[in-house]
Amino acid sequence: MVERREQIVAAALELLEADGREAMSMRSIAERVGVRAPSLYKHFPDKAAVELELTVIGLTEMTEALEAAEPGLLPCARAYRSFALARPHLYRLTTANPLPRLLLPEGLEDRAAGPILRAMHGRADLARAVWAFAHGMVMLELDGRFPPGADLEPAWTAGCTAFQ
Amino acid sequence: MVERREQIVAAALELLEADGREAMSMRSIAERVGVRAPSLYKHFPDKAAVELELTVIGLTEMTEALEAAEPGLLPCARAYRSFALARPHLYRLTTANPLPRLLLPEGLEDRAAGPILRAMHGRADLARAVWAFAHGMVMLELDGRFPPGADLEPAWTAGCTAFQ
DNA sequence: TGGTATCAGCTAACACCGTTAGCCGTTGCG
DNA sequence: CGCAACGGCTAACGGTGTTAGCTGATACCA
Repeated sequence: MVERREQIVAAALELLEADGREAMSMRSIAERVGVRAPSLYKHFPDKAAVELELTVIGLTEMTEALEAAEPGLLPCARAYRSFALARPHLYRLTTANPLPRLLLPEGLEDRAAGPILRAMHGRADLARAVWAFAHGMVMLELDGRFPPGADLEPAWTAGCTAFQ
Repeated sequence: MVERREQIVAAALELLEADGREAMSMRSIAERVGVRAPSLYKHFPDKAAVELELTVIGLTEMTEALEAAEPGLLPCARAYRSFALARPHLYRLTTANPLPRLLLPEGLEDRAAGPILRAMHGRADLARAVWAFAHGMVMLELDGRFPPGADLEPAWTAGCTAFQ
């Protein structure tokens, strides 16, 4: 029998990825697990603690996706965008939120920063700028902020070219 | 006597800027106006309609801030960041949201895009990349995503230099 | 074996949210 | 005068996260 905690996290992740953050209520998570909402509080202190688990998952899997990319900025950027578009709700939860870094597994944040930092040859300021560029591109795309029908590929390559 | 509609929008804006989006409930808006929450629905069809007014205000004032900047990318970027840091909750509501562009005043979106587009000499792809860079920098900063104590000034200048 | 403490479920409830239904006094107009 | 529209109101609905308090089962220990 799988741990309840893991069942809860799995149910929350399914709901999040399927229908977004507001579909992931404590009651809907509980229902998916086959339990009533208050019982979740026997395993997690509050909803934020469940979301923290999802953040760790998102950060980890995103890091793996970036590490699996070919070296260089453009492949890294493509991997970044692919992950965000494939799992938009998880990406949002993972990145577009205050980061409770005190509660994160030791070293995860640094590891996540690694691929971009290496693509920029260890220059932290440039790496931050590139990270912001990628994050901004993804968020604006996910939020439907670019003009409808706009081809974003040229913007990505223009950005990557500028930073190289 | 000022229009009720304007009172409501003003109250909503005050609550938003003072304490963030979740402090801006229909009940708290109503209380500030001196009325009960259901009465708001005599003036707006729903909360989204109130938020739309705030989005228009935010977009307009941000556009004016950018237009007031010296020409060139770096001054434009500084103005962008200054606005976002000075009015973080309004910035969030205005930009980190699906944009109901059908309901926006005609031409506002294009006008908002103008300053950055001019700074990039009319090259749309580069302008989009720069916009994403600035938006990403601001969002990551507002969300406390950069390492605590990190000096972001070099990242901004590195980005602006790369795009110039 | 009996007693007890811990675990993990439950129901009921609280305070909040956006929103709707329906009532009512005031205002303005034909 | 009569009537309609406006803009308040209360009560309520279904949703949210969360807490209190009860209960049955399990595990451990004298």
